[in-house]
Amino acid sequence: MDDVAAKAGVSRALVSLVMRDSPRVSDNSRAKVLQAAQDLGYRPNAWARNLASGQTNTIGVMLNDLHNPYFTELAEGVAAAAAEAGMEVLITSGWQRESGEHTAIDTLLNLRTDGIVVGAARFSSEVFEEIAQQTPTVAVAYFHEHDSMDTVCNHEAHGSELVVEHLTSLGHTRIAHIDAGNAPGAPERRRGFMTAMTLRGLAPIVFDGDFNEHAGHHAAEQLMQLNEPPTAIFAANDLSATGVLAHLRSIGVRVPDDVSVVGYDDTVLAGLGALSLTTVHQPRQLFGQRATELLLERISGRSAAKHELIEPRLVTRSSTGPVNES
Amino acid sequence: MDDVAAKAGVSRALVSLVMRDSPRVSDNSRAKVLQAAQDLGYRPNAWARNLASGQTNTIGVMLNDLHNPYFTELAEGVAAAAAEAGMEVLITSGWQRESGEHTAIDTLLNLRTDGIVVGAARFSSEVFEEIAQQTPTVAVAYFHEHDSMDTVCNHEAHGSELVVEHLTSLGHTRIAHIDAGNAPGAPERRRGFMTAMTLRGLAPIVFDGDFNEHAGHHAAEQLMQLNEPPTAIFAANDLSATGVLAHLRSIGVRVPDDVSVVGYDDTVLAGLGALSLTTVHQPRQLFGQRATELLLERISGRSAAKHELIEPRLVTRSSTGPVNES
DNA sequence: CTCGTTGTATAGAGCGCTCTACTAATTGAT
DNA sequence: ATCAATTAGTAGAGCGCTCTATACAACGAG
Repeated sequence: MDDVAAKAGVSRALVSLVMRDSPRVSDNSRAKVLQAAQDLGYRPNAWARNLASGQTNTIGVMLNDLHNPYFTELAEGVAAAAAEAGMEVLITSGWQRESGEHTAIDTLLNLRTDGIVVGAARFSSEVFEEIAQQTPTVAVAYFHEHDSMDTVCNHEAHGSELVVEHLTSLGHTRIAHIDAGNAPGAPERRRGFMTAMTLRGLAPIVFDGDFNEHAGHHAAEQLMQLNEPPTAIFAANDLSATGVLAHLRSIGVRVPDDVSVVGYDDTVLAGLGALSLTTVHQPRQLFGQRATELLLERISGRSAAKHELIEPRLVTRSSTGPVNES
Repeated sequence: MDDVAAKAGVSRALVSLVMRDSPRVSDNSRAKVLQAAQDLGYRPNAWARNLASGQTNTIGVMLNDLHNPYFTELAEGVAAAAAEAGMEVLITSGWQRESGEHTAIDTLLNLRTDGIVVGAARFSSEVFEEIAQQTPTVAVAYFHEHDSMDTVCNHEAHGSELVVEHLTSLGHTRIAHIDAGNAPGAPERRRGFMTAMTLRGLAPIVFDGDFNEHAGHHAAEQLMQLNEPPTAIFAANDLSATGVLAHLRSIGVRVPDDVSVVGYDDTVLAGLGALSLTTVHQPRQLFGQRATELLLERISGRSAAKHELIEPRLVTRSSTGPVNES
């Protein structure tokens, strides 16, 4: 910076002003400084800048798992909202291990980013509390309602409600849900299903499962061996639904003619022509955007916690159809 | 830090030593300092630390597109290798737009990370050159051979060779390739296919396509209308192959009984039971690891460029079978 | 009893920037 | 001509840390 100042024949402070696009610089000097910076290949050192200014203009994003499209779309929403607010985004990932998540959060905390968006970490309530005390924090897809941080969640139960609504309107009454135990979001989906069924006077059939293809395959196998197999199967997520589809196909059951299948998440899988799965769409980018907006509010002073529930939407494709009791 | 020093009754410098795990501190003082830091909730400020020490102990990763599993697995490899070397990892993404990539790289450059791993950016050769001049750089899946930076690439052509080898060993001779124009990697895959076919005295059938489902669908439609349709279709990637599968299914052509289908990349799609696609597997995590190793070598002084080509592997699933000329 | 030696701890400069407070020059209203 | 107001630029302290040089015990060796 000194070099640039010297070359342009001005003070260091002026260079600083130019680099920050201050309006209190004459066009003349601005041009000189920019030219000198260009010639010297100067670029401001972010560490020094942030240290001196006391703010980083950066928001940190910690993601549980970069492989999961859920999180990357979330990050995309954050990036979009942050860009709009003129802030930078730095991402760290826990790579699915809790120790990794701690490292990732520590990195961000040491960096003193203006705030942190946490995508569904495995942290205990206490750890979250601790983080939220050190910096503005918004958790996405994490259900406990701390008052030290904001949260943005999908209204999981409502998604299940939409599915039951859709299937019953097609005439289905024997509907089975393949759940995913206590995995994040699964209990809410299951409860939503049971409530919606009960409300309609229907018996909720629930089968143990998981968020993967194998679980769907296995559960479908068992379900189809019942005396009265269900006419519709609602899997806890798309991957599981894919397993269901694979099994049904292998035993010659037609979809949706004989059995309707529904997933959850609307991942890229669901949209594939070869699967064309009816599923529950979560506006994942919107999650990121809202999270960032909440974070910015926090950063500029709000102290009362906000907890948002975002409504999912049903996407109807060709894996569901009218019931066929033949 | 001053507060911690005061509370522990020692100098600021000693606190610094403790925070850096220096061996030249007595157990007694170390305990005192650690206790004081704990009580005060002190955590070192990374910006100040890096500014003062002149090194960041961090490597930056710039990814073209976080949604693409290719890149996230790459990042995972980087993270693993970096963790082993005791370095932190910071990720930025260009979100598929070139302007975004520039911002992302600038963020990293301003951060003065010790080095940068770039995952297949759309940058021109000159831009790459410019980046490499400012900091140690390794490009992954980028084919130009600069001598100012290292590269790690998949041996794309060899993957195609493996596919042709596999198909011809099953008796196929009319093999079509659906390519992806000039998209990154596509020309190499196409050339590899053509070479391998020609070498066996077979006519390479190449069809225009792209790296998406629709392209595969469309190309398959055209291919099957030929007087002598191919008995095997090799798509430029898994997504495209999925489109092929969807079309074949829709017109009642059985896979692999009537036509064999092969993809490229071995994404999660290929492994799904409902698709079970034979495909070319790229060791993406290995790319990240090698890239990081090369980067660390660069950081510690190597100046001659290294360019590595990594061998892919064929994964045989149930979308390919013996030719059936009926 | 002095001297190097080793193990601990400290002072204080400096990393590259921003920010506050100030000066100098220009303008325009009285 | 005078004075406040505005504009353009500068000096220098300070952000929170690391690092070099140095101090000071305590110790065994000469």
